[in-house]
Amino acid sequence: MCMEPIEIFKALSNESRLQILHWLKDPEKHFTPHEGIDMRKIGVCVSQVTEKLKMTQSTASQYLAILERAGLITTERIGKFTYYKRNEDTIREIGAFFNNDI
Amino acid sequence: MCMEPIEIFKALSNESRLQILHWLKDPEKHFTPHEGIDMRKIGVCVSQVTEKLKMTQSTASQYLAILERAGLITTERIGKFTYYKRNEDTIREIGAFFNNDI
DNA sequence: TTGACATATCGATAATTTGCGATATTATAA
DNA sequence: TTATAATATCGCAAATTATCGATATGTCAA
Repeated sequence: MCMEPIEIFKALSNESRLQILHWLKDPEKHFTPHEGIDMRKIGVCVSQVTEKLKMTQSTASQYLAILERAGLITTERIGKFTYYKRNEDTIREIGAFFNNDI
Repeated sequence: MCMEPIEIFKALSNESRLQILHWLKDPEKHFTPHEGIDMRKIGVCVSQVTEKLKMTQSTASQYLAILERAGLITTERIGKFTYYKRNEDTIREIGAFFNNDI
């Protein structure tokens, strides 16, 4: 799983990315349904995040990529949409890292 | 207590500052004694950190200041020395924040 | 195939961070 | 007081990050 604490902390050092991560915790509460997809299982797509962020599609896509490279979210392509959801395993690991190693 | 997650994550987004925080967890293991000070209770001074970091005094002082502003360490001046030690309360809080809010 | 979307990537500029040397400040000892 | 040691702060150049618009790529429907 090889998490990179520095990369993770950098990913978390941005208000918008923290927001995204928070929204994804309870997606049904923060996003409108989309294509009959189960947000809890599959995630939400870039457009949904873009709209909620009120930033450009380019920025949203990049932020999601940063969170993904840090291991905080995972991605799945379905048709022309790319869905992202939290990676609770990594998030738990960081919690443990924080409690034990920091 | 008003911790600022973003500022905390920024402070942690740097290898040297993570090191400092780690060294301070068990200071007796990482620093040589200094002026008969109890490192566990009082902390370690800027010179000790500077030497171990192998960076300039200027940089060490600034990094300690960043960690302090983030609430991760506290400072105490004794004579001409400034001692820094971990702020376990804040660190625990962040752990909890991480587990509950992220 | 072509058109229309969804997403990713490129290139740019502004803002922030890194780490340094130089200098200012503070505290002590002579 | 003055010299000196410890620390803080300032100003800088280089590196990185934020965010955008433009464009490329991928996917489906007609």
